[in-house]
Amino acid sequence: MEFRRLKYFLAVADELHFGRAATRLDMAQPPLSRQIAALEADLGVQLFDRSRSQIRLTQAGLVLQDHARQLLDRLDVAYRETKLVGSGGAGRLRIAFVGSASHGLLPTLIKSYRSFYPEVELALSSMNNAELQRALVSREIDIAVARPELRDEEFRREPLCRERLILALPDNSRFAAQDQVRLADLGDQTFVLYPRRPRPSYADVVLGICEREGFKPAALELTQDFQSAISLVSVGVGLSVVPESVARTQRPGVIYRPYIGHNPGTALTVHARLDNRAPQVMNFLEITRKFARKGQADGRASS
Amino acid sequence: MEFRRLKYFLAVADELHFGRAATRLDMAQPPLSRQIAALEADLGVQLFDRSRSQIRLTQAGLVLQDHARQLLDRLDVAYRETKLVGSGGAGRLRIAFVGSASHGLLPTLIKSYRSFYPEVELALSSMNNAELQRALVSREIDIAVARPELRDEEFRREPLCRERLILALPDNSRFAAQDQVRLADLGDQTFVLYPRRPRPSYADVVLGICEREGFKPAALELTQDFQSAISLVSVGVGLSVVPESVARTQRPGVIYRPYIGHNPGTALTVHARLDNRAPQVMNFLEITRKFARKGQADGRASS
DNA sequence: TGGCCTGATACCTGAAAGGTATCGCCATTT
DNA sequence: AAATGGCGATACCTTTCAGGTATCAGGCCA
Repeated sequence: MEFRRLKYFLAVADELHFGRAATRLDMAQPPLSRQIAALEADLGVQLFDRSRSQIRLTQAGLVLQDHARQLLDRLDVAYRETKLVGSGGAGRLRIAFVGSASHGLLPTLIKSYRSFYPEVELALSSMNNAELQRALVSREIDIAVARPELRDEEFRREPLCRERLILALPDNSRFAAQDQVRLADLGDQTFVLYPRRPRPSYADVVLGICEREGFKPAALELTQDFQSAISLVSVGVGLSVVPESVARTQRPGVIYRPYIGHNPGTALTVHARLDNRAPQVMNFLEITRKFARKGQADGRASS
Repeated sequence: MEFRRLKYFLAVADELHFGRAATRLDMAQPPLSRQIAALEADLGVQLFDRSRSQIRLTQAGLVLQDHARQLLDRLDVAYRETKLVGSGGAGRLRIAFVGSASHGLLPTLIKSYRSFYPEVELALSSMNNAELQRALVSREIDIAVARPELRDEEFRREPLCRERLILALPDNSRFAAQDQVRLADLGDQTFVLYPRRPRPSYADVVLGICEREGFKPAALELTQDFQSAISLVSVGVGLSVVPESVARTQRPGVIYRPYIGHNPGTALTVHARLDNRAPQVMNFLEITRKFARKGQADGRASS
């Protein structure tokens, strides 16, 4: 049984006339008659009552007509849904990102993607860089937004934004009164850094900056992620060095200050597996590229 | 899109291996690969992720897999239901019969048909011969059980049973005490006969018998059908001449007596349109034939 | 009875599906 | 790093089957 036959059958059942049905199907009458005969032979069932000049559907024909209509409708639905998902207009996209990305451009990027593809279900989660890498490799996620970028030959990378580093201080810090703080003056402070594992990590980037400024922090507190680090800062455990965008979201007990000293900045990068050509992923990367260009332009304009 | 492709697709989706899927489908691998490729081209959608040695379904593939399974299942249902109805195992059969048939062999015949074909919905109705003829011609019914048989070249006929005529008397009749009644003695009685229209009808058959016995009923009461006639007998309006089988069902106010005199008997005949080859009809006629043979044999045995 | 309408049949052509052989890529092995 | 094996894709041929044209056959009407 093939869909074509069902279509032919429905045409004849509608017209109750082989000639007209053939015209409607844009074909000649003989092959249509043959297809219907084949369908009847296939089922071993009389579908049309040809005893008089006017053709009529038999009971079996009426039953098949019902089913055929439904089948063709459902085929159409299957077609359209598959195409929609296959073109990225629907489906699912699993995005994970570092905690420090939840304040800057990323939320806007995600909102933009959602406005373009509202039917795509987003599964968002937050991880540190090491977890991002593992999850992307094992295909638990489709997109990893990492800081700094993940070193893996299997990944496709799209830079999202680059930003300067600033200090996050407890509001009772003795540096809170200064508009700018010299990094070199912070040798006696406790630095709250992250992630603890695996090393080397972003923590080591900050320690490298300190070293370049000629000191080594008096004390170190290592947390697993950015969120915990800021929490510790807010309760006065120590200070931290964080991406500038974090300052956009104020938090009780924490104040942000630019610093004087080496500032290599930090970049947020969007990753996907090279072999993941899913349209949802490609579309997300496409929008990421647009955002990166726009962000860069904005950055230039404001600098 | 054709069902074959969906079947192929499901095999590959199940096996996630073209070679094994081809084996399962009892075909070579290259044409299978080509069919899947054609399906993907047709949809304009990637269904399998072939980037690694292990094949995987894409999101679109998963969506199509769901739909394809349902479509094939529903096709199977459509197939089976159509075949069932087409073979007479289900569907609908519209039977109409003369009122006087509701007491004899017909109910048993119908019960027997129902036991063989319990899924066939029966639409039963009662009509007089003239209505039966009209309804059968206009295809409002499939089967007409008439008495006597309908004269129409377009009908197929199966004799169901032949029976003697007996008298139906009010229980207060002066003939009620007799075991047998001479028909010729009934000249002064009111005869309740049916149907009133169209004439000549069964009423005229009875009048013919009277004439042959040398009398003409003193009074005549014509009703439209057998049921009304018996009702009039039960309230003492007059007597009637009815098929023997009617006596099997007793009714208050009515007693039945064989009569002495000309008794041409009466036959119940099952009719269907010659051009109605519906399996439900053919099966009913088949069972009717069996019943007629059996009824005839029974009749011989008991005579 | 002849003409017409309509579906069925005969026969041919072309498109498409299936088969065999083989290629090319990747992954594993030594 | 080259060899090997597994697997899907491609090339090319064969076969099958759907579609087209011409024509037949039966029912209906004049």
